[in-house]
Amino acid sequence: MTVFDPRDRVTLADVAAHAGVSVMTVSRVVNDRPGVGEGTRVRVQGAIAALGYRPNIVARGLKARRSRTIGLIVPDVTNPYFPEIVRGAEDVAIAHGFTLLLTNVIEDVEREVAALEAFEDRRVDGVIACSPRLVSERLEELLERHHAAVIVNRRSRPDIAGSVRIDHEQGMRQLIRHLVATGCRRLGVLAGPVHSFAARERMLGIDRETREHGLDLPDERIIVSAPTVDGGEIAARALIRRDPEVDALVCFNDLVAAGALSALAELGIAVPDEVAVVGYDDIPFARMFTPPLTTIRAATYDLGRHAMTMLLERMAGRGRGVDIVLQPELVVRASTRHRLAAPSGGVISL
Amino acid sequence: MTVFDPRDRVTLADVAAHAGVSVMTVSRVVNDRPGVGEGTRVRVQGAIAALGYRPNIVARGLKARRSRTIGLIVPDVTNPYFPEIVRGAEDVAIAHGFTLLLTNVIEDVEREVAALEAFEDRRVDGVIACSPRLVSERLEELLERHHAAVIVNRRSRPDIAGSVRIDHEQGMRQLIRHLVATGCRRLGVLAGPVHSFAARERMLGIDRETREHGLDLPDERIIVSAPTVDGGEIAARALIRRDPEVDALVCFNDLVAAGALSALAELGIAVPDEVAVVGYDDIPFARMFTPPLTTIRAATYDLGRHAMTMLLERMAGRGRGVDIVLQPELVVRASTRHRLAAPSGGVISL
DNA sequence: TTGAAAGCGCTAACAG
DNA sequence: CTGTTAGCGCTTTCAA
Repeated sequence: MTVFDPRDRVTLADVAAHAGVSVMTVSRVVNDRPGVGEGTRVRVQGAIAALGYRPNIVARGLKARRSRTIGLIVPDVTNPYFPEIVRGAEDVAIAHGFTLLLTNVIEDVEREVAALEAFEDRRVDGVIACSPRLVSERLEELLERHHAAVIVNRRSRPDIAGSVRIDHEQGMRQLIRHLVATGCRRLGVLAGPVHSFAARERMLGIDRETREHGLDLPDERIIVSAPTVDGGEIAARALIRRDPEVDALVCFNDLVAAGALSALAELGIAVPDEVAVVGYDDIPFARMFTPPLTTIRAATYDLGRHAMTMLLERMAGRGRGVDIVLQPELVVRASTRHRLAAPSGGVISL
Repeated sequence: MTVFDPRDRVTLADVAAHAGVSVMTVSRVVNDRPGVGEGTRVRVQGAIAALGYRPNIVARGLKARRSRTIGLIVPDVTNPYFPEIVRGAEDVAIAHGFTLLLTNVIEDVEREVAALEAFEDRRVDGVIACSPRLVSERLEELLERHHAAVIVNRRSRPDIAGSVRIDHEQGMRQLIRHLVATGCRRLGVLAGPVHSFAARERMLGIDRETREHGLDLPDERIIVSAPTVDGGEIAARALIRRDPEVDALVCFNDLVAAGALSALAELGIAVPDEVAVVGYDDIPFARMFTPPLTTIRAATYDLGRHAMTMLLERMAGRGRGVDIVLQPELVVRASTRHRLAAPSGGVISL
């Protein structure tokens, strides 16, 4: 067996020589274009198979200015919320013959910029940015350089990018209503990243809903937490130290809530009897926590599907100005007390 | 403000014209190569900044035959075990100026083939395949077409790919020893994908260790499970139906164990008093389960780091024939009973 | 139906 | 130190 050197691949010219035709004819066959005689087509296909030819996407992209590649940015694959979105986006992309370039920016704004630039350099056909942390101005400047873009979980200027998002203010309001209905009055908040649009929207929901219930929510009971289990653990300890009387922890997301549950367990504080805990996202593991977590569920997989579908539309020059907003639902589990008052429309789940 | 059309990007020629030099000089400046006068260099840099020039990686790749891109395949980003590996690999890749092309093959052999071919078409500089499900022959055939390759969690022919893996047989043996030491005798096994190398190695560990303890493990007490929470739930129910007397469930991984815990909870079977449950991988959520899961921990992040480091070595033509095998450790939590006999070296954790 | 020529944006090799 | 020439593998354009 001869050694296969990947450096010298089979090219169109090789196939053409083998089949005794010109490169153009082979190109036509490869791309299923008309204008090739049936006999010739069969002969060329034989040569392609015999030599194991595969088109060089790089070369094709240089000329055709399309790479059939889409760039997808997520803040952190390690947060189970995002892989769901990836799956949704991926399924649609693959069904349309596109390849995904997935980049994980570990909640780092600099890496977000680097990723967007790397996509640009690679001439991807479009980009989807999930929960970007970049300030809008800089983000739009970078997205504008792309053929098409969609932002997930954030509003955007429709001429620059489409937007697919969840109504986080409403989600948070449902959570607060539920806490109030189950008797919580002295809420503590483990807020998310300052530059997160979702975090600001959720905070808005908390503010408005607590205000409507006449509850007091002083700044001392709001702590910024890294959006991770460790972040939640640290923030929960800090908050309990500041105010041992809180009767509920409202967490930015389920990871933060997981950290809070750990901290409370170690501090010997009973959940939900002494302190209720609520998360956000309903990651697949939220129902496995100790105790299972009350949280907000959105159709995450669909979020990814919608985003990719919208991107493909925009790449085709259609669908500008169409935004998608999904409504989330409350999922009540054991990390909050049973309802004292009458239910108000939330879904009760395992 | 004029409309920016991403279709006509700034090229080397534009910069050259702007700076009044040749494209070659600009190329030298862009690539930080010597042979450019200081004055010229400054002038060119000014032009680059003024025009917002970014090199076209596609064109560069066509000529240079290097894309500074690495393909990474994981079976399922939705399984928290894999994102940890991705993070490790990614950190090393970025530190060396490479971009990752991450593809998720959803445990589908066909998509595994498609991903490997897509990487080939895109002329990536190297590939890492995590826990591939493809049969070795076909896998090697595909990997051979790449400049360099590394397989994670599976042995491979050193001339074709490097290998970074965990000693799963030993890991499983530790788990079985622990179960036996805590009084379990009638084990049930929720085995993983038939084509998974890791699954076979783990099964080997179970076989050998139970045999050494003189335990009986008939085929009826071994069920193949999809490597997911749902798969584990279904498989656990099936196993309990077949043999209600089992006193331990040995699960392929932590997701399967999560499903088993759910099933047992719904069936009203107490864990660990009636049935002990063990997982494998120690995903970050395993300690949050109800009850917290006894499992096997490996340095997953390091696995990714080692894999990428090894790949970069192989891309440079070095390090052939070096394999890395990591030893995993036992993590005992509440899903198994307390030790009845004397401890045998495992790590006791929260 | 088929093919020849030109060029996408870049870099290697060589010349000045 | 700087520039010219050629060509990576493909597709677009136009001619046969």
